[in-house]
Amino acid sequence: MPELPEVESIRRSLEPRLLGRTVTAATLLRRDVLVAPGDPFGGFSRQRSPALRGATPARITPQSLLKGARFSRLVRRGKQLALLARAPDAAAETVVIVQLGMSGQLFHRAPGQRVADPSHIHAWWRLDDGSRLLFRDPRRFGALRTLGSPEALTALWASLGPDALTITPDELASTLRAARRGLKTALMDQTVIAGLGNIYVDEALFRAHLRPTRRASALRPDDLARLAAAIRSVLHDALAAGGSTLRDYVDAAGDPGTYQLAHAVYGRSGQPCRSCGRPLTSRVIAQRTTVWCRDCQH
DNA sequence: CTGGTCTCCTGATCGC
DNA sequence: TGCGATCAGGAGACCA
Repeated sequence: MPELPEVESIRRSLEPRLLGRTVTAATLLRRDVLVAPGDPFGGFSRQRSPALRGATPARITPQSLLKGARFSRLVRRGKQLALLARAPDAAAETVVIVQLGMSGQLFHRAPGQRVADPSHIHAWWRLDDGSRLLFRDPRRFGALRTLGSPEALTALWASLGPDALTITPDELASTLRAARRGLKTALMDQTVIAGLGNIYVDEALFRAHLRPTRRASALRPDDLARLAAAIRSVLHDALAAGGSTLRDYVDAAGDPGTYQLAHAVYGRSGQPCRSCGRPLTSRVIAQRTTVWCRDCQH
């Protein structure tokens, strides 16, 4: 479901509700949503790895799920959101990383406030003001991961590319230089640039006037400059609109975004290009439906 | 390395 | 109204 603007909207709406609050109880309703340290995110490996199937995937302790700890920071890299909290006697903060996958939601409810649809809630936390933080994920492509320290988080995130919200032409140049594959494929790869998904790659490529099939390594400096600027501006616009709500995205307060109304290409195959009026083309690239304008993008 | 294909899972929508 | 096919905002594994 969520790409960078949606995850950042969740982070921002969650921050004032969580910071300074202490977790009084943590409940894990499905332990297979918890990824073991060192294992990758992704439903496939979680289901298929013999070591994980049917077994407890990690040492689940109250500490690892933040019980007794006070929220200190919420940080994001790409589409991953990390909740950091410190227990009274602990030297280091404990970390819970939330990966929302396609259908994941992370939201907060005031004391007594009902959850509209309580199905598929896999984990939840009670806070010291009586409010609740809930992780809901119908398709279960999302996951939670616990880490013992901020250093472990830094180490894990070292494998991600630069964050898309602040990407610079130089960063893009160095990360795409060796990529002989197509632009769409490269930009979807979180180790190349972190935060883009199917919607915002297509939107950014349209804004940069670049075809998704262009070789990533063949971009010239002016292409890279345009692309970096397009990525940042699309993400900022989306963030200002609270993200894109296609089906079930809501922020921590339960509010949907409106950026889907401004999409130039995503979901608009066959419809007129907002720039030249000719019908938009679509084709499956990198296993995802990709939409672009043959006339405006080169 | 690269792309293509398959997989995990649930639910909405569409054509018959 | 029911039913099967298809599609969906993600991402890892495997194969040629």
